[in-house]
Amino acid sequence: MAAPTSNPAARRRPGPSIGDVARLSGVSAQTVSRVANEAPNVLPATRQRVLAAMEQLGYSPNRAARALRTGSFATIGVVVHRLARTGESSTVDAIVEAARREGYTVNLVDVASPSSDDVMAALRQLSNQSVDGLVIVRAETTTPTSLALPGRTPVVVADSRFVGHHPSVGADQLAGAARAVEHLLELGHDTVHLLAGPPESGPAQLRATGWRAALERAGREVPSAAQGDWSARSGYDAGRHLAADPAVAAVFCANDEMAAGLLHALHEAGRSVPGDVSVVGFDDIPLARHLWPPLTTVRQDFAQVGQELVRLLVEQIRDPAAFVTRNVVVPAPLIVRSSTAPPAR
Amino acid sequence: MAAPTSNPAARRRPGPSIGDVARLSGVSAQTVSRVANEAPNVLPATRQRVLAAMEQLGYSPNRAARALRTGSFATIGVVVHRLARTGESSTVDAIVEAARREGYTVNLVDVASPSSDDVMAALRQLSNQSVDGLVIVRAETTTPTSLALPGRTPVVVADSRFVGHHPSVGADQLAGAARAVEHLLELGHDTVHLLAGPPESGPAQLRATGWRAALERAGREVPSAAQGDWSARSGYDAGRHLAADPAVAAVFCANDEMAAGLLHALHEAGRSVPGDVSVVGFDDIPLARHLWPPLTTVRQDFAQVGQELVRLLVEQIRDPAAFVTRNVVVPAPLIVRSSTAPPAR
DNA sequence: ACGCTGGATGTTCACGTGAACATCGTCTAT
DNA sequence: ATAGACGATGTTCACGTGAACATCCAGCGT
Repeated sequence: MAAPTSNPAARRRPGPSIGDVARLSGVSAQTVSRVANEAPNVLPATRQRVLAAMEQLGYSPNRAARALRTGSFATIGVVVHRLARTGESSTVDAIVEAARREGYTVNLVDVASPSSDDVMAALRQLSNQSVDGLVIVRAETTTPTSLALPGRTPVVVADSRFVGHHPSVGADQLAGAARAVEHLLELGHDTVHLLAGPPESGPAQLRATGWRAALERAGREVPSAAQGDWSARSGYDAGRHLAADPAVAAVFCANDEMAAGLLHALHEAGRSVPGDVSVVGFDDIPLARHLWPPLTTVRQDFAQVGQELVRLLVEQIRDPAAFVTRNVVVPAPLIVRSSTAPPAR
Repeated sequence: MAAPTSNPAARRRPGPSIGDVARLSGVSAQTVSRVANEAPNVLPATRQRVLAAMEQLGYSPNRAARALRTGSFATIGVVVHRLARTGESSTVDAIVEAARREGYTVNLVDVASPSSDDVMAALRQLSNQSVDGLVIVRAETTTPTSLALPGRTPVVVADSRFVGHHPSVGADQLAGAARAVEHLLELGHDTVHLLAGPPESGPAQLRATGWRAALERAGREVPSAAQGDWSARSGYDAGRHLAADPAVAAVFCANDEMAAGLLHALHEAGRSVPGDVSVVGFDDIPLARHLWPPLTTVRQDFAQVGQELVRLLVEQIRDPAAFVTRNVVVPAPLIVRSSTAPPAR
């Protein structure tokens, strides 16, 4: 890794400082600072003069100096793994938007793997003094112990397994998965197969648990689960086996992309959906309703998750003393479309 | 918008400073600074002692102070509109990754609209001193004049219409679109209909131009274009009209999501794909190959675009003197799958 | 007329760092 | 043995800002 700060060519892009503005407008630097920070006690005439000078010079406050002085960067760090996925990017989108409304800028870090080590390294990168708070979008560590954070930095996590350690926000995975299974059972299916997410993923575990619980509550057989890695490709691969198995008549997929892959495999095998096989997804990505057939799925409101994350985090930043570990669960309703139907007789 | 910096409760999270480390390890602050910056001339024994002290204190350099001193934040600003879209998030993902490798952190700003005003406001937010350079992921302004940037901040744009103004990187939209049309023509179609993107979008315009040019080169009739807004929903809506028109036998969609919506409408209308209608998309999103039928499409390599953007930007940051306005075009190959076939007789 | 009050404005200072320059000690060439 | 050189380390200073405190002035009550 290069050390950009040590590059001589990159130095000094001075730009006007508060002092330049002060000189031009004939006031002290402090008064300029007051104008910049919208302090109440500045004479309107003075304020105008200063604003004019700022405009003329193209002044904008030096964020580094300000951060050094105040100890706050007005910045939120966001740690994410695989930003390109629908859920992740939607969540981050909402975070950025909500943060902006609160006056914060967002610093984004992508971790190569969701392991504890990588996340910790990322946190160190954003560590102390460079960020007022941290949002961890999905920390799929297998050991959700409390994250050892530098200097009591406020944190929120989009992963409900951190309950009790850090405030968190997440969709109601358990209930959502159960609802999907119940829907298929209500249609008359004897049991429901699972196309699971990667075993080390927290949300994948939760969805599998919800699936199993619903089946057991109904006194049904719990078939062994097929394994995917969230990608459509893996759904297609697993789907080819599922499609070849005549016992498979209803499948709950741990996300919509794998469901799309499964639909692909099913079509290819000539099994009709929902005639021969019913399929339910999870997430309700924008494309879900335009798959063929339109996919019945469990909706995750990523935008709301993002908003809540920022709300919780800002609360914590504003008043670290009143810190309470809270857990917000946003509902995950079932959206019934056309990929589910009663079993063929 | 709140003013986070003025919040008294958020103040002072001191953490150890370079001075504390110096005291503990019995050297001067400057030597600690040298160790932190991996300067060559520090005795190994001294270095060890300092590193131990850093470890013990949990020291990490104050980025604000460093930025103030050096004039560089080691940060790249990224301006994006609609991060949740596939192309955008993939590009940003690659940017973040490439930036990290170069030792830069990424500051993300989402603009509410791609208009000039909003982009300019975002730029001001990231302005001077808070960012070493800027990546504008898609500036869909209708007037791609040179962006008036604060203090000669290096910029790169993922939009080829800025050629001559700012360095840019973009997929070869024109050639890609033309290739898609030629493919359909080669299959024997008389003409190709267009399901266009929003008229104010640069890439949408480019794709439409490529489509028209290919048709004209082949001496074919240029049908009027259907209009979408990039969303699958809009593709579905437009698709219902297209599906009802028996003259429509081949459609080039300006992106894959609209193509998915079109497929949906076509299935619903009972028109077979590719039997009755051939469909080509643009982007090659991960789901494209798992739509039904698997979608023939033009691939945009977003990851490469992201990488190139960072490369160009870092080049510029490192040596602003050698600034050259360059334009990188990454190829956009046609990926033939199963949604295209010769016309029914 | 005079002192007092309170708001507007100015002055001083420290935040943590790294560049420039100063110093110190050791090793080498004569 | 001594000057000179060079590498390791220390000292000083300024980067731009905002908090704390100081000052100044107008308007008020007596």
